[in-house]
Amino acid sequence: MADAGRVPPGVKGAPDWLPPDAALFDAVEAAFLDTARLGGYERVRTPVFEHTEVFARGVGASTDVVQKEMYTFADKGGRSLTLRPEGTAGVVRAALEAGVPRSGGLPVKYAYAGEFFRHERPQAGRQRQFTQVGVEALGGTDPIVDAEVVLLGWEALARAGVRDVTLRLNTLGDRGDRGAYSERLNAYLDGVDDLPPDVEERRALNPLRAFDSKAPGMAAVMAAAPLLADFVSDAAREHHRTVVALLEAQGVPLTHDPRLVRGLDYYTRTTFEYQAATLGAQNAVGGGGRYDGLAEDLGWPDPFPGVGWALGVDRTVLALRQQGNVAPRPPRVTAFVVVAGSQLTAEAFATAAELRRAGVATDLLADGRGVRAQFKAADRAGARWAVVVGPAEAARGAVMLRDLASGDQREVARAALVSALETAAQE
RNA sequence: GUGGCCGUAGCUCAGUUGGCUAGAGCGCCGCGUUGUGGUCGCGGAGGUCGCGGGUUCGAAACCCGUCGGUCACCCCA
Repeated sequence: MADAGRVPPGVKGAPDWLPPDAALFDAVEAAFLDTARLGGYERVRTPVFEHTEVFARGVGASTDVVQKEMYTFADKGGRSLTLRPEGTAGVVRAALEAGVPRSGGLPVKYAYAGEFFRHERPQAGRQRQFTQVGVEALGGTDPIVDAEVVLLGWEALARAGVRDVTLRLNTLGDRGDRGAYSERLNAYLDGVDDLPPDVEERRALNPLRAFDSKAPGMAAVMAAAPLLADFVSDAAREHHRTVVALLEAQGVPLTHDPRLVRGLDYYTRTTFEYQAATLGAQNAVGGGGRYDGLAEDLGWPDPFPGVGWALGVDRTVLALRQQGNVAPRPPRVTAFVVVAGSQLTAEAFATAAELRRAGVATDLLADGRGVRAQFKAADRAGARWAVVVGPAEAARGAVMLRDLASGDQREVARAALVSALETAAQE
């Protein structure tokens, strides 16, 4: 621990990623973004903070996320800003601000990756700062867009190497359907004696959450409750049927989950979630849905529908680790310059610089330590080659090139070093 | 926000009913090889036992508090 006790600690729930784990993290993020690119989704970047009302109105004032999990603060001008707790509201806000709905070429397809912030109690798979990759297809109403998005997410997880993923799918119907259903469900709950406190508390915000209650007896109570499916309009039901048919034709093993209720208010019609079997309580590695009313919630005068998902990078890394994917430490460099004699330090420095310019990842340890220590460092760095800069060779305008795997070494003219490495690499 | 469990070297951990200068493995540094790594041998560095208080002749161990971590509830990706 040395003097670490004097150093201010990292913020609770804000993870550090160091080698070699950071490489695995990047690989997962890259796999997600690659998959999005294959679907024609273009990269966008939006700020990590927004005016608070973007989330209050977009995500929904009654949601847990907005009510108790946001990092909200006043800036110097007294405006209320919030660190983004999710990606969709900000991306849609940016699209509306740029006039995308009226610029034609719809739907537009966007992909993003970045950090998000929710003030929750950290646990396995849940940090206060976490990374998500997401896609949003904006301006399309056809169910084929929903199916494309769902399938892309499925394939993104496969591309990242996650096994044992299950896909849960549901339809929430349209806004009006859900309103009618909520009233009906509340009426039903009114007739139940001794509702558990958690249900009483939540039903005012969103009675659909009663389905999530694990209080004893609630399962039986909810089994007899009216079903959202019975309130879904014919149009929404037909939409859903088409999405399911398209996905099933692709062989995606989906599970219909009538209890899948997303906690963000903007969802309409299609909702879905990808769950990883190997994860613990936080087993949702991704999720999303359609949000046809979001643009209007944000103040846009016309309908501007959308569908999207977000995949959790941190959780995916966790799932991969639990599958036994430990990131093997990749070689840090391919060449390592070893100096024999302090009078050759400048020469070694120049050699390393030349190799780097030629595109060969190179390091050196010219701080006066012995050759033995330098070779040890070369080995630790995973270098394939050691380039020994010593007085004997230097006198001949050469260096010693040693293959660290085989132990073979030969003298190479200094001017021919780069090409020698290039030809050796081809063999 | 609520609850369970856990804090001993860089890492993983041991420390017997409270009792010598607090240990191991791995890692790190050096030497064996004053110009050669990965193996081996030898040596070395490194610890306010999370922190504060209490009990005791004596605390890493027991008690209280506190901070941190972790898992679960909740929520969600």
